[in-house]
Amino acid sequence: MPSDQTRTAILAAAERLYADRGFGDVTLRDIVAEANVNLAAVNYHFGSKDELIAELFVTRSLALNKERLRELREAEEAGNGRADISEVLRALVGPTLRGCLGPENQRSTPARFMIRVSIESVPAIRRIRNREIDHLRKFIAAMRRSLPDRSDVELYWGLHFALAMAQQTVRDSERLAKLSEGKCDVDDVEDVIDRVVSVAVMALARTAGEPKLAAAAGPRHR
Amino acid sequence: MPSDQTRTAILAAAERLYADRGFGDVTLRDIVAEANVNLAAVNYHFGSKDELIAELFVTRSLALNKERLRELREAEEAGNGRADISEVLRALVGPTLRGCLGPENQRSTPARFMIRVSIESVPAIRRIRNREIDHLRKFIAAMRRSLPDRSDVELYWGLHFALAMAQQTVRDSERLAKLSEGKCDVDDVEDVIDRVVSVAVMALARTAGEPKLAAAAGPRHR
DNA sequence: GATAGTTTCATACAAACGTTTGAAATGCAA
DNA sequence: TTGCATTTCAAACGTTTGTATGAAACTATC
Repeated sequence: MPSDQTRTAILAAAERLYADRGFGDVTLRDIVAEANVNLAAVNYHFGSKDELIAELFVTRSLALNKERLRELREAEEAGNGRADISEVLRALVGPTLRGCLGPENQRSTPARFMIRVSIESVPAIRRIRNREIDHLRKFIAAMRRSLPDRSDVELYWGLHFALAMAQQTVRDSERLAKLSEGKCDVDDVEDVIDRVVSVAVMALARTAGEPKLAAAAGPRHR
Repeated sequence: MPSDQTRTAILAAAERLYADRGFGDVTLRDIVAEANVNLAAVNYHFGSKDELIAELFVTRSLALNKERLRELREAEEAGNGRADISEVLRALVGPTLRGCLGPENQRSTPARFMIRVSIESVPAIRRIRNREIDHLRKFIAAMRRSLPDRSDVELYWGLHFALAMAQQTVRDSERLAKLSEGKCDVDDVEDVIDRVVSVAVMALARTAGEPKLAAAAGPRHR
């Protein structure tokens, strides 16, 4: 029976340091110092530094995906198998935003870690990211149930834009706050979620047969 | 009169390598080998590796911003000082998307470099990014001229979401293509621009006095 | 064509990094 | 206690990194 004590100490210390200082600035020596373990412990327990990062990311991703699916299932059960599209999208972007936004001093370590992930994107993590697609397909399926007359292409774009707005808000919340001189309150998480969801819903609400997008009525350059 | 020959050779080689392999994998030695110059040349001409990266990024950013403002001015002049909101947003996201999307084998080196910038985000670049705010304010001003009855908060969010969709499409075009199994054609740049602009316009088109967003009509969790 | 300033070059430096090693320590079963 | 497997530890290894040095080569001016 492995003791796991050192393992978990390393994981906790690494997550804390990565969350605080980013991936580029944290060395193995920083981590083992923070965890009060020997330098060789990381390679002994995880194999390599990259595998340690990967384990951290996978753990947090699984938790995020699980929460998303939980909220999706809850919404669909309440609607007897078909949730309103806004509920589907809310289940998609809500957990991310709730986890990563909000008053800075109240953010948990996992939340700050995931913010780092979305900002810095190291190779070890980027490789894993591709597995996310299967997870997103479940939301495409739910969106299809919610909007059966929308074409798949529109659903894909809608999901893509919803994620884009959520992700970029996490990543650039500071710039938005600075640009708006504080007038955009990114700490009001539920308001942000409402905004993202409502815009995404509008993106999906275009009538299917419409020739082109409203904005395309203007002249197109080139 | 400095010859500048070595300088430009380094810049070109560095941009090519960064575009191809990313910031993390390219060393000074790779760059000088590609440029056929001596190792010390980078520090002699640029001071440090970070300053080389910064110069590359600043050059490309200025070109992008210039093109954005050119398109904005063109649109406003055509409308006697007030451009349609879709034209303003098109000037904002068009240059980015036109520069970074399109068939992969047709992408220029600067385009691929800017894609790397948006994906990897090294500290040397992140520090410079903050100066972008002044540039964005010019677009806020144009949006205000176009939609004088919208509150500033709404304009900020609209600009933020427009940039978010454009940026994330550049960054994650591969995932969208894979998720949609090619059904979303990210190589049709003008179509992508139309989509981003039209969604952003809808986000801004909500009547000002409306109590809350449509999506918020549903139950709010927590 | 000597001189001063600029640019190139080979080489070295010093630091930092992730990883490895082999012995010591510890835990556990017989 | 003996024996075996797991875990810890200090130390070192071998690269790789960006940068610095100082002499050589080049360029242009007088």
